Amino acid sequence: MNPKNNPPTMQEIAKRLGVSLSTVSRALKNHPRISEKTKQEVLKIAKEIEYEPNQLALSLLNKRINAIGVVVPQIKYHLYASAISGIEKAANEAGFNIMICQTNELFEREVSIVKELIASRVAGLIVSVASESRDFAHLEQVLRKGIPLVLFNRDCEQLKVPKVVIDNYTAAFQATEKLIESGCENIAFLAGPPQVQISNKRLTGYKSALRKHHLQIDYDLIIHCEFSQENAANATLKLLRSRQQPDAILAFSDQMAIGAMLSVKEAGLKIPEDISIIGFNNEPVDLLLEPKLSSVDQPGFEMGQIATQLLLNQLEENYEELNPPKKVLATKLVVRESLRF
Amino acid sequence: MNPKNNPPTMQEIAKRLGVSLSTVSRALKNHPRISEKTKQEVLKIAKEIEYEPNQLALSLLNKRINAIGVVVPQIKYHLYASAISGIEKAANEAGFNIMICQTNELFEREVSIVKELIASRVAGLIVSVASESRDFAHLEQVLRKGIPLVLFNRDCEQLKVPKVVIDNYTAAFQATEKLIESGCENIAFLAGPPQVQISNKRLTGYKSALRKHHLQIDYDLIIHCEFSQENAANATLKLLRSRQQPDAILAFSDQMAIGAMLSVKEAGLKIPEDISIIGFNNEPVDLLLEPKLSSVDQPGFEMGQIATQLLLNQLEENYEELNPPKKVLATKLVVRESLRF
DNA sequence: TTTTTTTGTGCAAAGGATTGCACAAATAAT
DNA sequence: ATTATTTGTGCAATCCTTTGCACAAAAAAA
Repeated sequence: MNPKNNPPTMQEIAKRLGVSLSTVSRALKNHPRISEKTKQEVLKIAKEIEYEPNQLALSLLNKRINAIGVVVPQIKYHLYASAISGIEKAANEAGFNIMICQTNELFEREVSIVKELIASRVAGLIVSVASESRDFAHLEQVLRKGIPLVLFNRDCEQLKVPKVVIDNYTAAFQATEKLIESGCENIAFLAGPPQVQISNKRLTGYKSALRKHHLQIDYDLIIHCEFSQENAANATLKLLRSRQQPDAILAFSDQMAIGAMLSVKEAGLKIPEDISIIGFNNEPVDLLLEPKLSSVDQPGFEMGQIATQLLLNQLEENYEELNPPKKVLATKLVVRESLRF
Repeated sequence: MNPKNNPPTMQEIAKRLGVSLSTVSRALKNHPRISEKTKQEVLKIAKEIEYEPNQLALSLLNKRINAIGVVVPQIKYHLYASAISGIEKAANEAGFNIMICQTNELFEREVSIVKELIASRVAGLIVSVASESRDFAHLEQVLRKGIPLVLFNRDCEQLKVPKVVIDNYTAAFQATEKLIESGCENIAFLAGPPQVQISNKRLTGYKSALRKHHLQIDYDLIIHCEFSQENAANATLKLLRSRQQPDAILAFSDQMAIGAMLSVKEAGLKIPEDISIIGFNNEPVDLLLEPKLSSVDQPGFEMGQIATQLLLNQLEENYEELNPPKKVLATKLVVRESLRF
């Protein structure tokens, strides 16, 4: 009716009906002490003027908004897109909205985003830290303020909070073992930057598998590089020129595996005949590559759901967890054409 | 200091210093009437107790939060991921946060998301409607309430609001013409659902190009199907069995083009020798396909930035646009191996 | 010295909704 | 008829911050 006007308030209803604010409030909440007649009248006018409760005012009362802050490196990574869907589902079911923010792997950005979210009084935070981040004062402050926090995917050992991660050690162990069983002997590992914990966990799993099968660990075959496809492609070129040419590559991510594939093909080598390749993340694109890329599937959606659950637990009245839980989710190696049998 | 406590307020500072609330407020905002001494003291305590202004209270005063609601079908679509980055950048520069929500192409979800965002009192909405949506009462309500709204990518003619779209007609026209110039004569169009306006615009462009070059429009070669890869693959199978086998396919999206590629290969046909293929969106995956997929590149990031700008304009004091602007962005056909020369 | 101006603070309302407490009217119990 | 209970509403404080107005003290001008 009144375009460009202020949104209708309960005041409005109260005035029209000649009752008090409290009565309107109670009528809308179906309070038992309010007469049926009054309730009907209030509801009628509310509908008439398209009244919607002002969440802002409610939030001020509750001292927090009805939303969970989600901080991820990049939403375009398949894993995060899935995780966000999982978070969204679980959060909505519990009546929460989510505020998604991306750090683009930048530490500065992460700090300011977290500050912003705190200032907006989100009910809690679900975070996967930027690869750049090494100082976690901003997250410690979140804890100090008593704001529920859950970390997922990327762990961060100094922070004592609930976490959901995948079993990176076992995942890499199994993938490596699979390569060994299929006859590979010189398995390269294309790792992420050396400060990234999940990369290091995988590296450990990789080494353990080699040891278990009495294979030499050749440090020329372990290469650290930034996450991009391009960096991986360059690193692979180096690998192919190394003293002992690899007959398999285990890459930290599918993006890196793809980079590796490109370089391998460019060098005139055949996948998987000359070199087998396994990636991580099981991105949809894997199915479209030639050969189809084998990959470690991570339960992103589930990870998001669980992370949310852990956060919701903290929001419970009587929560008092002394030893925050750390859920470790299992992965599944998806074998495709890039693997020789 | 006080873990699990309520966040510190200005009250706290005022009490400690024995001054009034207003003085604290003014000191923090560097009001000229406050003495330098008082300012220093206030600032000192503020830092000490880690005071952060409560955005909620501010928002209540301003009658809106410091955030823009962004509603998209799915964040995992490359176009939307880029657009979101563009929106985020522009919004942050203007001091706004963004709240991203995905509809998963569901009408119901879209309606409830929009309701939620309105109730949260976002400063404005940037929306790309779900493919399912045909009724736009929820968006009309946004307008009626005087909340700034911008539509992007997916147009919706009955809504008189600022829009940013790409020139779908010309994009399809040029792509079709390119196919014709490279010698194709039976060009199929793999369209989206018939109610989707941008699909229809592209269809019109496709037809115009055929007409311009005096080619017959063969309605057996125009197929409507849902957006998924699988549906496109099935539709393509049908196409390949049709009376007049196509020698080129223009697909509504890269996902659909990929579906088509799979079916074409499965049928034992060669791309581009037997059939040329062009998609839309220029997704990163295009480069990884064999053959590399040609595609119409859409300026997603830019689209997001412009959409945000149009929204910010509406937030200006004296905004009074009678004829809401519609920005039409140009696309660029990226020619790759899937196209014969 | 008296009047005017400047400087530094405080009071109180506003923004929208919730809720414990109080109170009157209606109903039930004695 | 009197007391006890139930039922329906309203008052006012609360959440946190901003800001126009008022007012006293200090400084400047007359």
